[in-house]
Amino acid sequence: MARVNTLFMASSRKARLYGGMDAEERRAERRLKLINAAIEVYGEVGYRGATVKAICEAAELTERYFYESFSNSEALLIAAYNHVVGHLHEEMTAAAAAAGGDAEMRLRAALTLYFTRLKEHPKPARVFLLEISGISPAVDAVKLDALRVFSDILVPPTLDPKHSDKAAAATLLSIGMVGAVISIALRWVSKQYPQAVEDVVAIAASFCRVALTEADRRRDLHLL
Amino acid sequence: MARVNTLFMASSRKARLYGGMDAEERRAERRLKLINAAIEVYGEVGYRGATVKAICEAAELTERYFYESFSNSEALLIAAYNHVVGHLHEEMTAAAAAAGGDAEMRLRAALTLYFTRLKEHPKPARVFLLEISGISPAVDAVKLDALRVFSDILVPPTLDPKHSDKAAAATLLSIGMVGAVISIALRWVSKQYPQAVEDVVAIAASFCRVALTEADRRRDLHLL
DNA sequence: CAGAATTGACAATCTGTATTGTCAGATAAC
DNA sequence: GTTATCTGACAATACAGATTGTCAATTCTG
Repeated sequence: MARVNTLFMASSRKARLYGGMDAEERRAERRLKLINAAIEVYGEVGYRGATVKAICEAAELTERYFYESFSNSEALLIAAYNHVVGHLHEEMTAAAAAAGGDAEMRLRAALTLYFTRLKEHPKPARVFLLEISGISPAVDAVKLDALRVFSDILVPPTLDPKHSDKAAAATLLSIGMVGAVISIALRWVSKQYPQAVEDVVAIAASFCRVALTEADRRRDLHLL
Repeated sequence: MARVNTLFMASSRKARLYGGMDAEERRAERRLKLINAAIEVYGEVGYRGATVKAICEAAELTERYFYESFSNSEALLIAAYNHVVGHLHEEMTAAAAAAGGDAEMRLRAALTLYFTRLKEHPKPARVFLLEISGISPAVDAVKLDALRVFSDILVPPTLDPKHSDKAAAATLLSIGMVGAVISIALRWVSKQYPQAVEDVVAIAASFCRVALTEADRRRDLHLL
């Protein structure tokens, strides 16, 4: 009934303002506060150690608002992950684009941005690298998709889906590459950044280069 | 008190036999049944979906025996993991040794064994690859150690701990390599083995080769 | 200011599983 | 056959955290 009323008001005129914001804006702000609080709390105690209560306290909101924006803890984790990953991928794409047309340069630019951000923001890094694994099939799917995007930024896919054999091999190469980069990142972050960004980038890049050159080699073999 | 009694009996004479086995043997057998049941159940519903009850049923034992052998679920997961990994590592080492002195041959032999076993035994594979991630710091530590062993089999460490800089870089290379191999394995397993073992091995090997050659290159640079 | 919408604090409930405890029946030793 | 030991089924307890519900205080509208 309150809901019907709200709908009616929304259709007729702006909802009542609170703190200068209408209902939608307030809701969006609370949602964002929860996401940021979640990143914070996950960074401290991990996803598994994070209770709804603790996140709400960190967000300075009560549980009621949690369920207003998310149907359960997992939904918030996914939102937080997408939040973190969205930014990162945008920036990496931009960095790669700014580096010009040379594949090697683009690769270095994207990796440099990646490792730089990981170092600047350890808590989101933790969400991105660690907390997202092994929660549930739904979460895994979200992660897999993000990794695909990540991979496509580092090594743009070479118009594949003709020979599904070749395509599948190329996919495994991408996956190996991303696996290598993520593992390196994980170690680097968890050991508190022992090497300089450029050194880690160099090591990570060598794995990416494999994916690039192997894919090329395999395609060339096919063309001959 | 029962414990004291057992100890005393063990020191004086063999404990009473049941089904032809003494107390120790029975305990060991139950422990093994629990481990095998756990691998089975983890393979079906995952570690997180596996209840103590379900595992005990699969093992045809009651909960009481669970706590006889393991202090909690996590302890069983670790035992199951070590059980799986122990075999695998032994076999890989043997395969590498049997392949002779050539690094490339040893590498291929070890990888071939690895992927062959993953294909033969999907459920242990799942424990090894998937279930072990993100449970707790204790479990992570066990996993990290296993990965180090895994890495050492694929690319034997080249007497490192002199220049800690070089050593750290070599470690990152190893980690990237293992990350790549595991990611590839994960994908391959979860897609139900679309490629032949030899094809996957070839792809995985290309990442291992990076680790080998990069490490060499870096060491040579240092020697000049 | 009056009245309605909105918010914050917190209590109450619900749920699921680990862990411990009880006890009757089965098994082996003598 | 008798007794001590061991086993299997299952009940009792413990517990933690998610989810829902209540209500008074606050903030806005007119």
